[in-house]
Amino acid sequence: MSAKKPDPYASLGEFLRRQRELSQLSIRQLADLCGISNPYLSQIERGLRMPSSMILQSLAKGLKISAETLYTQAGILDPQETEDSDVVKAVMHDPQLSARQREMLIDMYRSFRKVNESEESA
Amino acid sequence: MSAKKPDPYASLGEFLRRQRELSQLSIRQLADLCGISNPYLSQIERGLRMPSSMILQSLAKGLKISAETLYTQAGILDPQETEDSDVVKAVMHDPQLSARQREMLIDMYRSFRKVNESEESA
DNA sequence: CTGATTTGCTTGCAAAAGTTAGCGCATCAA
DNA sequence: TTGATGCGCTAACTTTTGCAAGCAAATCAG
Repeated sequence: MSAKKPDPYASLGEFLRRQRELSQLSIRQLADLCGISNPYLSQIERGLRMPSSMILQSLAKGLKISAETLYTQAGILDPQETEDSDVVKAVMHDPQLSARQREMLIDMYRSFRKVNESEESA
Repeated sequence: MSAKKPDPYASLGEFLRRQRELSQLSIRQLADLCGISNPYLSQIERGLRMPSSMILQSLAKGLKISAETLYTQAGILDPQETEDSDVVKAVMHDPQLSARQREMLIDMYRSFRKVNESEESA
């Protein structure tokens, strides 16, 4: 059945609720702080709704958490993206390259790494 | 009055369109690639709709760009939080590459940038 | 010219996000 | 007890997202 956690709704909600309780805030307090309605926050925490990017952003601000962490928790941002090398990250972040060009650079980089690896053991 | 661009809709749309054209993809091609409808992508690019986190994520995958960059462009994520790292610098600092490999990657990167530059003005 | 294909866009609709009003329960004061 | 206040949740509603169908213009084949 569920090997991992394929449901971003639930895991994000649980995470948010834990964070809120850790901050000693009631649902209404946090909702006011974020400029959203309290029933809606309740629904988010229970996994009944998936908040938009804007709402997530204000929740991050309200809870003083990095937005990236929230996105990762929501299963929206790739966690392994942080495990990539600096080169891959830099290429991925460069908005001036086309998709194909990024792909080529990354492929090239990875093949270099691979070659070096096998040469090391030789 | 408008010092910067307070409208995430527009700036994200423009950015997406530039990226797509740089990738030589039609609206329908990219839409298919991302598993979203083509009219919807059209509306996003023209700033008429704000895509959800999930859609943004698949767009990032389709354009092979980091989701963080997209969020930053959308004015959703803090720019300094994702500060574009220099590809060249990252390559230069990678200890796992040979000098020759670094050279090749950097040359490749620079030629890509050059090509894109002349294509923009065309 | 005719038909087929690809381009981006408009229109209407279903579904989901997000809000306001209000319920039931608990706590504390008077 | 009575009333006021805070808690989280439900119900009903409005707004926005996202899609299927389809249109007009451009390109190319026959």
